Amino acid sequence: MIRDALTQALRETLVTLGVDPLPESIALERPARREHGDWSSNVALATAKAAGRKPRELAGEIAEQLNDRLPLHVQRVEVAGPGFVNFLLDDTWLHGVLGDVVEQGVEAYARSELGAGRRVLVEFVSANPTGPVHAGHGRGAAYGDSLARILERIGHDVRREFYINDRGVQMASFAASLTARKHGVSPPEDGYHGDYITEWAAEMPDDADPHIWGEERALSEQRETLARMNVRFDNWFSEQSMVDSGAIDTTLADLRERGVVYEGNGAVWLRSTAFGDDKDRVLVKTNGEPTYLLPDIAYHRDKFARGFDLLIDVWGADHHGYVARMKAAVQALGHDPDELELVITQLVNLVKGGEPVRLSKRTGDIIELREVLDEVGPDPARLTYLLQSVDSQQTFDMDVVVSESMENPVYYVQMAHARIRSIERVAAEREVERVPWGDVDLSPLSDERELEILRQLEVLPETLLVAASERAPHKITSWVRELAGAVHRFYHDCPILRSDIAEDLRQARLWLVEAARIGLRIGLDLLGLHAPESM
RNA sequence: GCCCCUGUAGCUCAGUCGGAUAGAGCGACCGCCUCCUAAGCGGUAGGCCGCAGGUUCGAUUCCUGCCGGGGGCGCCA
Repeated sequence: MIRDALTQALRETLVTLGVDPLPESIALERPARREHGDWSSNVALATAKAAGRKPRELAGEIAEQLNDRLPLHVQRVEVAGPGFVNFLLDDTWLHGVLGDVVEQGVEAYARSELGAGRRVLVEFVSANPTGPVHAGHGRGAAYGDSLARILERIGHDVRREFYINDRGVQMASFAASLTARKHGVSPPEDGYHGDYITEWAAEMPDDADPHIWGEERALSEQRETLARMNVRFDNWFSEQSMVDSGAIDTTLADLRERGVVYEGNGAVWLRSTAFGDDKDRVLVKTNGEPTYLLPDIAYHRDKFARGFDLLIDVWGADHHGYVARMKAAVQALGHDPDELELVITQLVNLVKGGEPVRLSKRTGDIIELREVLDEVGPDPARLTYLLQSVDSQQTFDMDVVVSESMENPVYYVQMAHARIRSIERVAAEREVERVPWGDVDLSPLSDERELEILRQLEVLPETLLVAASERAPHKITSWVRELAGAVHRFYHDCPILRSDIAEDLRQARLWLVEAARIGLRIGLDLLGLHAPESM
């Protein structure tokens, strides 16, 4: 890696110059402006003070040393600004990047084993089985699934899980609402009033148990809708199953044994304040029923028992108030709080017809995810969800995504892939002879459009690491959009199959196209989007 | 009252471990199809990075306070 080579060269130079103390790490970054070189380091700025030197002077000495013995691929080293050391590289280093991409391919490029097989469970969506998933769930779905793909690519052993809250008051209310509609009457005041209840009630056989049938109906609906968006789960975990198996009782007994539980006011409490929570929490109510918290604890206890090293829960913003108690619960179970990560996705404000649409299931005033998929298509919906950080609220304007496709980046990105496939298709149709990879001469690649693609490809491995460690799939979105932009610009300015193009340039460009295809494909895969052959 | 997220171009948003003259798309305006897909490409205009302090060689980035927006603080789930 060029980066390591440059860092090493800088370190050796500092030693040679007798800089003391040496910095713990040497920063190397890609400057924002091209005239600042391909790589830049601020070592001189960072170390000058402690070493009792002037930054600009020190930088000058570093550059002089390096210019005397240039590292591989380095054309020259310059000093700029307050004391930056800038490296200008030969295009040959980017030709090396093309080689990495082509040789490693879609499967291997930017894949790593840094995760060391760490077992990670990502739990997301986990909508109540009392209705369809709505547009707000779509964000968590796209996020959780893409995060899982990203973590897998850096070598984690990832499982995706959906937790089914299939017992308790919500389910009872849901069943009662179905029954009411079945008999042609309105559901209870606090029941479910969506149109789908009426539709489902009509489908429900007379002898069906509304609880069991309703849950199945809701789950199959949810499963199908999520699958359309290319989101699938390895496991659907039932809350009721823990009641049946006695896991909830076992968990309570376990907590008692650990001495983190006490009785008070006729209820059973978790001493969560001992683990950083604001107040202690009730586990079993006065009426003998468990609160939602106890099954949740049992569920997480089960996750750990299954051998996962890290649990990532993706929750909506309306659940953020439970973060502290869940973290406390994990510690109460004897685990390190860092073994559970909670990602809170901020709200999605759906806009339709210029009006905000509320997402409350009970009022029936919702937009179902399937409606969104019907209107804008699964890929545009999914990319829209992945466009920005989940830390920010999102405005999802359906009209914009539907009517003005120019505003929809998914076409831009997928079109780049389709264009590349088109080049390859036409090349095949015209029976253009291809020089095998081992024999191709990449030196004709020197156009800024060509190099731009390679620079973007070069950045993927580290972009992937950042996206993974920050749990930020939207960084992959940004990366893919930039690569797509580079591809469009290249496509526009750099003809390949035209008769006036020199043969060696054509051959080199065809391999560049292959590298771009690989990069786009990897990016689209990480986002869970299709890579169309044509559009 | 307390906790979490957030405030960057007209709009929607990026901005890496703190770096140099803050970016993209859309919208606006002006150009480009004899061509491998014009769902594209090029250009112009557009900024008190919410405000005020602090930390330091350097702050959109880190810290504190204030202001605005959103969400949450149950023996509801």
